[in-house]
Amino acid sequence: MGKKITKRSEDYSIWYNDIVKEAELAEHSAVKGCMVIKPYGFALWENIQTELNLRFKETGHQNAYFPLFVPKSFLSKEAAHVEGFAKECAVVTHYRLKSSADGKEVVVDPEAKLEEELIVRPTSETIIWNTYKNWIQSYRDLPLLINQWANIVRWEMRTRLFLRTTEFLWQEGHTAHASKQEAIDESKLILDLYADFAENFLAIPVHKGLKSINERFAGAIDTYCIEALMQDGKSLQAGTSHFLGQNFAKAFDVKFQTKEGKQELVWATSWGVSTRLIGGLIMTHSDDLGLVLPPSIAPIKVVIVPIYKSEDERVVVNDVAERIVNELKALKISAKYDQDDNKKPGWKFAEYELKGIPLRIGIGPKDVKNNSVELFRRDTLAKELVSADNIGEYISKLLPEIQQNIFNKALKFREDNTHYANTYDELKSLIDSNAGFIWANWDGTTETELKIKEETKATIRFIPLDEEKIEGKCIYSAKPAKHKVVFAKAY
RNA sequence: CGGGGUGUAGCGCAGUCCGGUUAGCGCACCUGCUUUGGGAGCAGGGGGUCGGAGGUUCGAAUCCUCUCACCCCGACCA
Repeated sequence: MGKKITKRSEDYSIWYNDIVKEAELAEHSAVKGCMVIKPYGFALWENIQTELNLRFKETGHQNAYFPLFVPKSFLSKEAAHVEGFAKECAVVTHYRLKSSADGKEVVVDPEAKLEEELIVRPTSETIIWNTYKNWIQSYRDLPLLINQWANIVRWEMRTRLFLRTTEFLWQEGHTAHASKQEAIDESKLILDLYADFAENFLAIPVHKGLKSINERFAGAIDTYCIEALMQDGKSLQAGTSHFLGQNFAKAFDVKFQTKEGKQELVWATSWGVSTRLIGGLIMTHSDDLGLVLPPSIAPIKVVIVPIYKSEDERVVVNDVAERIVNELKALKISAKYDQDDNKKPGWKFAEYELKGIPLRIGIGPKDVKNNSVELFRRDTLAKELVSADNIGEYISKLLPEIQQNIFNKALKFREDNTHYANTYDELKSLIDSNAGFIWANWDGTTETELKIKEETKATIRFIPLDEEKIEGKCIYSAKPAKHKVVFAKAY
């Protein structure tokens, strides 16, 4: 009975869709390629926002908001940038509708054509740098450290809930600096921030790295990324941070006066994470029973399910449950006490497992008699009877332990699914068997990268940052290797 | 854009090949009673332009033509 989740081993894609749907995170909307994020899914995004805002503000950034629409001419000011996005832009051409001749529907009013088309932002560099030109005059205005939370539209051919949708939510940071080094430092600071956030808040182990020229952001000098391994052996780019050099400063003529009175172009960065993180969260931790959430991000960390037969029993159980709820509330642990009498305990157990709630407390008459409660851990599926005394304290110690266990599990999975290829044949067979991250020597050329992509469908996910001198030959070209990099199929 | 699939109640489906009572089943929903330690039971009840348009026919969910939408797999993609 009830909801069923397709097993991962049966069909990983359908498993993912089942989780998103059955845990009520999101659903397909009436608009092709766009999703409705449901309250439980949006709660995850809100928690991501809260945590990132804290971290952004600690590092001196401020939030602001820029327009949804970008004049077409802005987008074309940076050549590489426009080329990268042109194929997936939604364009606004008119500003008015009118009734059709027969009065039965509305049609676009041909009289209301815009003089200049507006692009629905695929990213905001251009509109923001056009604005920064007015904000920056002197070195005293720098650094300028701005973030915005916004929706983005990229007209993708094929979409998947959270992982790639036509419209999605993200944050995009855009900073301006007086020196090259300062901008590079900023892009790396954010990279570290993202990695720490992914690992310690989302419990997703990530590699920090540099993207190859082929994979980097359109308009960037360097693109850094955090890259995570999903349970099906595919890699997910979970966040990016770009050193933009002076490309956008040149395109939008953003200069500042130095202490010495000279005019110089500013140096830029941009960086972002999106609702895609929720997809990564699902695919990193969840199992065949449903969603598994690390306590940090779980909107509800503890759910309390009362068990009773008679009204007398209900009252006795309720007393204990209320006491525990208050205890948890006092400790700022978000808890839900499910008093719904229309659902049986068994139903609730299954439902909250599906929704990934880290801890469940069951309280029945037997427990009241023994001054105990039944504590169920979603991550290990283990049940234990614990004393009802100081349960809040017990739980506040247990939650970080669960968080750590979930992270360790994901880390172990990544280690078990990381391999080294010494030959191209090895690489091919590892990729074919969805083996995960595969380290291999690469000669550093785009040509080689593209050949390998064409032949194996795997791409270079990142070049490690703290790389030592590489010896040996490229597994493809046999030329001297420039880097040891990670290959994988990617989302 | 290619290949595959699906549109019938809020959700999941049967019925379609071979046209024919009042379009059915499960879940969910409403009412009542009994239940409640792993997705409760019984009884009663409400809910449908069968994706849309045209056609064939005495009669269409079912046959024909056109069309729309969505999903999956590719191609594509920060």
